[in-house]
Amino acid sequence: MSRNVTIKDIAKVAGVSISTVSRILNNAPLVTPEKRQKVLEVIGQLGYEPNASAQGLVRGKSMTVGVLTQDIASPFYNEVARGIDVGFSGTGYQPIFVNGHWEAQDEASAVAALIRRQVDGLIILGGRLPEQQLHALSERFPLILVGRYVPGLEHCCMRVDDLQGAYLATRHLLELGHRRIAHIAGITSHRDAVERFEGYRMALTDAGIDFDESLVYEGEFDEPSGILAVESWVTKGVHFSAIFAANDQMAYGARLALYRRGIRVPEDVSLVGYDDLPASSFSLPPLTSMHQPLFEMGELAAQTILTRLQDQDCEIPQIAVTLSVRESTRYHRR
Amino acid sequence: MSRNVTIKDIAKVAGVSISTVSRILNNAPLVTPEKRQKVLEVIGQLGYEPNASAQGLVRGKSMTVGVLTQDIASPFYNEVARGIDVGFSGTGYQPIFVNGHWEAQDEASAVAALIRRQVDGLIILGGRLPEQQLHALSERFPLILVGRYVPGLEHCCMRVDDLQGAYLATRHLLELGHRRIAHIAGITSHRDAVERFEGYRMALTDAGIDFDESLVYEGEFDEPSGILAVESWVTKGVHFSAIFAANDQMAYGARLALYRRGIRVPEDVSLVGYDDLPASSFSLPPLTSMHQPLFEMGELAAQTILTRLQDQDCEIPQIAVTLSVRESTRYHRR
DNA sequence: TTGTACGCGTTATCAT
DNA sequence: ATGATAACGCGTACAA
Repeated sequence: MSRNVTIKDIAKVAGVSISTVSRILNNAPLVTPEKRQKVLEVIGQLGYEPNASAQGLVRGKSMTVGVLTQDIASPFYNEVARGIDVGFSGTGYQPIFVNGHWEAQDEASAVAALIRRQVDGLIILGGRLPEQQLHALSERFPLILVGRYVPGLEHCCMRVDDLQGAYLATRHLLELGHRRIAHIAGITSHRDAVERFEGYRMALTDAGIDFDESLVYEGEFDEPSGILAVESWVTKGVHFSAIFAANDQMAYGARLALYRRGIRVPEDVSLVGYDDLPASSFSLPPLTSMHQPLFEMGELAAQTILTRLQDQDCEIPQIAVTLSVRESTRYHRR
Repeated sequence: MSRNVTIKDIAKVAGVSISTVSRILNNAPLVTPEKRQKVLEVIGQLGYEPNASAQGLVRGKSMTVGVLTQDIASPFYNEVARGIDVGFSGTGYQPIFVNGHWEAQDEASAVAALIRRQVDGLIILGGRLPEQQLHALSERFPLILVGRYVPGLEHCCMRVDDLQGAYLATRHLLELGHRRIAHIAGITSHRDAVERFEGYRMALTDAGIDFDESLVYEGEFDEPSGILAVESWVTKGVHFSAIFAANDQMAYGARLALYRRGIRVPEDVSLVGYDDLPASSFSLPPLTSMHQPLFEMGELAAQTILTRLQDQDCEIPQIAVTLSVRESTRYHRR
């Protein structure tokens, strides 16, 4: 409605030139204390806020970093987003979040929107953008890829060892004496889902257990998938004493389906999730889950891109995962 | 790293003037098909994206709407955010999310950042910004206040009747025969927490039940609060057959504490939450909860501000709440 | 110490 | 039908 206050307005009211005002705003030296005083006064009265578009234009920097997330409402991505938010706070840079919805199409147009907004850097969480496009992007500005591995872009990738994580989760169950361990896999077009499945298989193999295909259900990373998995096994009469779900949300679903069938956790069946969402500490029973430091990863992504934005080099460390052992797993009694 | 492609570049390569290119980009009439063809070709090759800052500068519109949320990782705000996201998709407008952390200080600086970015409108989710500032903001640009009621800004407020919601939730328990209904309240400086408490009280009063202060615990809208509430009652020997929590997260905490104490839900104690988060359908047992159409509210907020951005008037309807009855509540047997 | 003038990339208003 | 050119708000080199 009402036009924004500009430097010009301030200059006019304070009776000085616009460059003087500009100098004061960027606290450059060489200004009479009186004028500075006067101008600052006027600024306070008029409620001036610099126009970021204009600043971006002339400076060639937008002080903005794009964040491409897949699902703005997923608890998984939100923890990372929170870390990113904290990582940028007080730095002058502002993250802009856009959604890819796990569709290369949407992701591409979201990235285009960010480029139009002149982002100085880009953080991409997961997604399906073709590697070729990622290469192209990495040549425009600093780029961080969280949870993705792209050959040739190693210095941009923040990797979590999903294979190792799944291996450890499965071994935890094996060490508790479980032999028939079912697995609810994620969407097979997601790299992390495949790696987690591989880790599960590998742990079984190393323990000298034959892989049984009937113990694997392919889910979609959401709660209903967990329900369907358990229902499918129970219906088919498949026996198991433990379940390893490729993420917590599917574990929640499985937990509910087991409850409905009168199967107790952990007395009858042990349950392990993956991601260790905040809610898992409070689920019933508290869920044993593979912990990824999502918040820290977000923070680290922000810090890394921040230092690269100042043309400094810095490595991205491999992210370590640790199992949060809670009450959903226990010894298997034969 | 590499400078962005500009209209100038395209004009040079295509051998035309910048105004011609601009015309083609804004598909204005009066251009030779051949030139149009040629320019479009060059644009495709060079991968041009218009500079939104420059466009914003000259047009006086940034095609951007600010969204002030309180906690980027709260499942509550995220559902609304998702609605907002969907509401804006394909409109040319882009939402920019910033965080207030429930601190008037942070909120103010977040809003300042949005103003610097020249947002054309503002959606505020909850928060503690003084009413005076909200009034000032509403004079700058279209403003939508979700979950807040400010005198004089009625046309900006999207209200949910928390009092009514709490009343209905409590009455549900009363109708099931419960008389000793405990309440886990929210942070008392939040209006919705107070209203929910009032609704609870009012329902009791209408049912001819005396208010018992020992049945109320003041929590902080998070899971640990729910645990502490139950622990405090059990420790003090307070008896109750039902709990009404002012939000789902506190209900989850209460559920866990009851479980640890060997108190079954719903056999021994009925449990009602508020917000009906997506996860509540899959909790153990599925939680009876007061449903607020969070996603729809976000979508509506986006649509409303969108129409106001085009100087059209439009009313914001009162949002209705409905109880999602699930398995955490049942008849009280005396 | 201060003010003038130019340029950032784009749109819009003029001439041509 | 097309091409100069003046804005938009800001930072800054340069002149005063």
